[in-house]
Amino acid sequence: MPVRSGGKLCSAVTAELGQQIVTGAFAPGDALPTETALCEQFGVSRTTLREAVMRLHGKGLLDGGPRTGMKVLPVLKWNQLDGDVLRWRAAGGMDPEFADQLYEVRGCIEPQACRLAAERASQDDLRQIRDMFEVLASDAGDVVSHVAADVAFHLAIFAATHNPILISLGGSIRTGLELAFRQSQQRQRMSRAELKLHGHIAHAIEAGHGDAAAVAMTLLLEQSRLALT
Amino acid sequence: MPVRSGGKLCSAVTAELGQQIVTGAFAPGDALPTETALCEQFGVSRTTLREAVMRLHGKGLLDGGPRTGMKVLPVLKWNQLDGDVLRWRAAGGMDPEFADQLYEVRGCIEPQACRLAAERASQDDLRQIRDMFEVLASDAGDVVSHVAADVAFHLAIFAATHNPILISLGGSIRTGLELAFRQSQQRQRMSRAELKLHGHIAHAIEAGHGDAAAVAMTLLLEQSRLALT
DNA sequence: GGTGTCTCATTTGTATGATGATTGACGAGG
DNA sequence: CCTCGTCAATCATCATACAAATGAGACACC
Repeated sequence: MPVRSGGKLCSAVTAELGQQIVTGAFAPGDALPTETALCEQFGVSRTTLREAVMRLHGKGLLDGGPRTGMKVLPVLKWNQLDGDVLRWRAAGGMDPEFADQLYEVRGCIEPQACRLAAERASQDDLRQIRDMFEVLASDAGDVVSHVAADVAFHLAIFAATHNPILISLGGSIRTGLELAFRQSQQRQRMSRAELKLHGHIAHAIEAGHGDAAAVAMTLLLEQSRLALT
Repeated sequence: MPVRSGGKLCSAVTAELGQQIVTGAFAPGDALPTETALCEQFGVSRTTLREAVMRLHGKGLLDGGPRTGMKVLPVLKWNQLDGDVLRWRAAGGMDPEFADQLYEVRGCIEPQACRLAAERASQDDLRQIRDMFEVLASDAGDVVSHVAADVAFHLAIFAATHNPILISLGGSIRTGLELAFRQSQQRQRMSRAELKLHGHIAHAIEAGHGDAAAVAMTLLLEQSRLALT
């Protein structure tokens, strides 16, 4: 009877419900409808619904006990840096406030990541960064692959820090941004200034000049954030 | 017939299995035992086990499809900054490598958070920071409450940034650290140098001197990391 | 009338069994 | 040796049942 749309009903329900929550369909502190009600709404069994709810619980979006139902936790308790949460929040148009917050966090982390990368990058790391920069510099490819190269450039810097926590963090951030870029389509082409800064960063890291790389990254983020408006 | 230990069997299984995974009981890339095997091992039903597995899936620890079983994802895919993941990894003795990584991430974020806090802290935020410092300065209370005040001090700085993503991030990091401190018991009392630095930070933020606060925070983290060895 | 307690209905937590879907493995045939 | 089809193991989902917890209202007592 249920809509057998493929082998990932649970994931679909998780995404749908999760997006509803992070986009504010339920106010923090509010209780979700009862399980049976949600089952009807999504057309799935209680088992599947509860598995979806548990995933959201694991992301810090929900909590609750027997009889009281699941309540939406305050925004500050969410795992804001969970890739899914970022994605859901970015999907459907990222509001400027959220974009600012995200850029602010990047501004905290990525310059420091440049410093660490300049100290520790292996030859492989450096090659990866250089390669991605060259893809960016060469005007080849469509917009999508251009954005992908931009993402890969920043991820390569995170990778060069050799710090798993930072790498994981970078992955989450960039995942959200990539979607935002693609969705808002406000990424025609990287400006010449941005491209230059990418080059500065790559060279500074290669030369082991962490401070210079950090400064360039800070400038790049400011530039990029302005271009998004 | 299973052990009815209360209303949170699912949470218990999640914690147990999650800790086994993050502490390396299963190598990344390995497949977990089959659901039925795990059910027997934990003495729970498939329903409960699957709910636990779904929570871990939501944290990026597992993935897999039908027939292949759930496989442990590579460490870099984990949500390293998820509060639970940090807690599980810190529990049972934090290895020095992980501690270094965590301090490195803090070193990236907290000084910048100080800068933002110095710009934006409200009177309430400042009072909170000041209060926590005074609790630290007064030698009252046992070690546990002293650690709690330390945690609260740093969290108050994050709160003063008024950036929800940073606040969430700070919460995760500090959660892991608190547990590590308490478990390892290597936190007899804050050294005079550390206490002084806390004071510097509080005053610099209050005076709006973001740079000074950031420098003091950087020093504090170095100091604190050394004291942990 | 106000207040504490008790019962009960509702909702979540957990268990069980069944069925369909998916995919790795193995063997037949080229 | 390689390709392909069949098979069986395992996951995904569903339906159902019972236990446990808790909020709400009934009820007794002060």
